[in-house]
Amino acid sequence: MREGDRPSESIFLITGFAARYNVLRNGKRQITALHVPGDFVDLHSFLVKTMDHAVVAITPCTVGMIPHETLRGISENHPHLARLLAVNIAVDAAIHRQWIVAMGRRSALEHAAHLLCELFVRLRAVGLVTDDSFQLPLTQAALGDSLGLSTVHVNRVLQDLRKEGLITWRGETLVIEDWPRLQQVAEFDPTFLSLKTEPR
Amino acid sequence: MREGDRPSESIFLITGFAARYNVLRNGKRQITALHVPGDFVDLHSFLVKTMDHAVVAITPCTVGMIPHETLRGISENHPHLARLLAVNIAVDAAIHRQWIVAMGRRSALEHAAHLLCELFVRLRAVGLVTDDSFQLPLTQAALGDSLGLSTVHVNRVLQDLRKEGLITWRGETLVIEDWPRLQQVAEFDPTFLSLKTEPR
DNA sequence: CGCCTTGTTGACACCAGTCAATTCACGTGG
DNA sequence: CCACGTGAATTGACTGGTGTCAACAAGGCG
Repeated sequence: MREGDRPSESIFLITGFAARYNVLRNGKRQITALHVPGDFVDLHSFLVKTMDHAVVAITPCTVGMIPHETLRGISENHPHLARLLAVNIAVDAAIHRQWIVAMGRRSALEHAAHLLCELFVRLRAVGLVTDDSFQLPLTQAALGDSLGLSTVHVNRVLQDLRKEGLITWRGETLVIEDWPRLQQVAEFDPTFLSLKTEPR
Repeated sequence: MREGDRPSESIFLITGFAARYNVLRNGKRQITALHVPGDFVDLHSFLVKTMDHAVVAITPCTVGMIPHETLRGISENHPHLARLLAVNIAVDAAIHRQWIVAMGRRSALEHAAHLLCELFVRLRAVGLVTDDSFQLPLTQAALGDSLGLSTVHVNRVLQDLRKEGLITWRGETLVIEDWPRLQQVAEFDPTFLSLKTEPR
């Protein structure tokens, strides 16, 4: 999906990883959101017609397509479901805010650690974590585009995280070697993900 | 309002400026959103119970407080209004994403220019711009906390913008001296604000 | 008048970017 | 089974943008 598109259906990610991003004149790319199985990728396109960013599948994905018409029907006739859709958008926004905080005020190392914490918790919530490890099918370049760092620096930062015994990352599987300390380095507080189930 | 609060009403900003922010252990502050008259400041607190950030009034503000109960009633009985509330959250998220892009991939100068463009357009939409100028009651420190820059560097960047003849900023009134060129420097595209009125 | 916040300036340090080369991991084809 | 090609990861040298520190100027307000 490209910037400027006006899709007539929203995408629900069932398996695989996807990202939303913008590209600037100078060719630099910034990923604004990473999506994992269970995420609505562009639910907002139902409310805000024209896409202000592109979407790309990072791995082969299986997705569900939900026509906006259907969403409209749901939101008009099932307030409880409509509410859940809105919660989804609100959590998206909360994640965006944490990214802003990380980009603005954390060091590259802390920022990277924070993103890994976030992915760990989100993937755990959908059952994709086993023994503190999960599949992370991102290149270092893509990670850089998410963190706002150059590929080279991502590499240096990852080496530091490894040297500190916080993570291992071979092939596509990332292992959190020391979850408490990684959280501490990242100053990570999962509240913003609102995964604590409470009545909605 | 503080991080961790669980408010029972949402705030609608009628006059004045407000900001949402997080503070890190080391004392650094990052503003994640700036709000102008006409904005819902924490509409999401109706959906996501515990605040993951603080809110502060930047100037004296007059606000409307809307109990979550009322919002619940609205969202259950008036799907059209519920939709508008959701759009509000979605636009917030879109703004967050543009901040991410600016923080990650724009130079300090471009980033500052982009924020000024955003505020200009948002304030114009609510009738607070006259003759390409508007009240900007932010200190350079607050601007730095929004941009993720140090106060000193904000100062340097503002001087560059002035030297280039793009803006004037005396006291609290900011004048856009060359709107086309400011937009070009910032690579600003207002699409993300979805101010084009279209059926919702 | 004098405090206190805000804005401004200069010197210097350092984190992260850039450029360019090299190594590594794989999948493909001979 | 191995040579090769390709994208990804890694490394080193160097650059440069932004942060930090510290001092000073400029106002606003009691």
